[in-house]
Amino acid sequence: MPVKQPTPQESELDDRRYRIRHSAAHVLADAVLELFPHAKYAIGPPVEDGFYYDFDVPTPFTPDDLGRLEAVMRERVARDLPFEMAEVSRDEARALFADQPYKQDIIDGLPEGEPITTCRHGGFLDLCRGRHVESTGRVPAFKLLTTAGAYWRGDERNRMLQRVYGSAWESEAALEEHLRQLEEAAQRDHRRLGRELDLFSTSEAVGPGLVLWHPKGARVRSLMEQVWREEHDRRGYQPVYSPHVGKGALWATSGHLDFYRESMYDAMDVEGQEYFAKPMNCPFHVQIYQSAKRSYRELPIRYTELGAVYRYERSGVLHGLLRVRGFTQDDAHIFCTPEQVEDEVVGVLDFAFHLLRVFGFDDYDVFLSTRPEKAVGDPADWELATEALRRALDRRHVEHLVDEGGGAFYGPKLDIKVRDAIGRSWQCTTIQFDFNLPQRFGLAYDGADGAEHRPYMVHRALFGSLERFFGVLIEHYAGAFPTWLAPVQAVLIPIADRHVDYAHAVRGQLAAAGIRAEVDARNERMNAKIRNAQLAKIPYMLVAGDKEAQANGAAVRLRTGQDLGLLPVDDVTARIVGETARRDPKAP
RNA sequence: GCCAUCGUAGCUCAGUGGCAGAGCAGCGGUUUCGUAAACCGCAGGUCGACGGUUCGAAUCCGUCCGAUGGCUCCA
Repeated sequence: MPVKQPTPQESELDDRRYRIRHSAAHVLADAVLELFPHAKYAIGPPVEDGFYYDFDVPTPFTPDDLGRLEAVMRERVARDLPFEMAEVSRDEARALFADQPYKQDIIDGLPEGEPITTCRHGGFLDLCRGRHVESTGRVPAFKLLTTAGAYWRGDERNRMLQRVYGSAWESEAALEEHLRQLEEAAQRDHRRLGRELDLFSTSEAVGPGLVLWHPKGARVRSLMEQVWREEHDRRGYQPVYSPHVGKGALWATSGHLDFYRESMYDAMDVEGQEYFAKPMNCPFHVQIYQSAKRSYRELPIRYTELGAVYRYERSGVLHGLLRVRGFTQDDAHIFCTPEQVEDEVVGVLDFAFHLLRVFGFDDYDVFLSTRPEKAVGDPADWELATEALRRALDRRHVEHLVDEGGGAFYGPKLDIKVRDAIGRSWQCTTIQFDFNLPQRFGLAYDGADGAEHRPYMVHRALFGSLERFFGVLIEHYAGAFPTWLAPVQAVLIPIADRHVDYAHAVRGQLAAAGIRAEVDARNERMNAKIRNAQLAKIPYMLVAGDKEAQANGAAVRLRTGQDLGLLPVDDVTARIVGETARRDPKAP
């Protein structure tokens, strides 16, 4: 079973970083207590790339406080104080942290019979299960980054604490590298590129989390949709369309009003009937399934739709294209027999990997999520479905991680997270079994035995949502889309006014071959036009002057800076058409 | 929603109680140029909105809207 494991080297470094970050958190709490003696300290674990610590303080930390805290931390590190663990009894622990309510809360939660340990360095004592470096001097490189509010134990009914985030590494070089990566990530932030490249926007007048696709972004989207449609046609899916709203009774039957109401917008009144904007497409697809009596001979039925859904998201969680209130799912629902389930899942997996590869993603993390505590459906069905997912992964030799109990209440699922060009992970594809809807709607098909059977229903999205996938795609390519996806594939750059007519003629030739090309006829020098095209990340710059007009060609400069020299227009056309036709994810 | 920070021209930003500014973008003109920014000029503002304090508010206070980083959740 190819379940992912870290390599020994990875885990050794991970362990060292864990210790450094955990230790850094202790030093931070020490510093906070030094500067804010009345602070109550709560919890401070290591996290990816760093650490945090939560405090209950009368007034939130200011950005200035970070500098002062960091100074105290550096002083502690310079003193190289040893970390000393000690085991204490429950009563001793209570006494040691008598004036620390959060520590008392943690002690209450510790299981009886397990040893309680503390860790001391200098004058600072913390309740702690351990794993530190030997002494404060062994925290080689750290930096405090931000402060943020965080609820005690992550529950918003609890008091909000003040969290300080920091980053800590085994060397200054590693810290520098991490900070450089943050800078790199900021450079390719899709919100920034969306504005700079004129791809999309949101408008205060429209409302937060509602995306406006500008012509250039919409061009990319329509290419995404085109590939998506072609592939679905090829793989036996049937496109369907469904409305954006449906009656309350439908959402009552589906269970959305019971389980999903907080994510749905309030009802609108239509002639005394309640209608709701759809947060999912499933009930509509189920209705199409139910519009006729189904036979086992028809199965599997695969309905697919680019369905716009609306979900209420709390204002604080909205984020560019990655978390919005209205989005388009590349949805599909597969209705099939139990015998067909495994092949269907394999088919979806193959499809997902193919599609992701077309868009330049070659690196994935796959997660299998199994039955949670609270679940609907027959446990035997869960077992069969989970096994089908597992066997599908095995058949395709896909390494994966298992999230025990991480499935939805209505079925087990399989998620694919893609890794982008700078190693960040994004959830896109999801394949989910649904035992809830077939039951609620009483779905059935007639089997070979003449009896009615309940079909299996698989819900899946490959991109996830077009908005999110576009956001990830922008960041993956840093806005420099490959030729086939570039909103503008080539720009004609006439050197002087007398070359403008020729440039238009060439543009016409390119357009005739289906190439998206523009002419930069502004009264600017060639240098300015090249700079402009470069910043717009246009793959091909075709300079047209006297020589080029003479030869019916263009001097070709690539976005990469490479100069291909004077080429006949036919050659340039063939090259761009070729890259486009084979959807080369790396060209130019 | 909660905590923090922020909101000045299309964009990036200066202005901290006394006449709203710069660069880029835009528009007009000059220039006709060989691989990352020619030159001159013009125009562009409810300083996020509303209310308050003040002789006077972009600036101080309050409420709201929006953005950013977190908390929780997720396509």
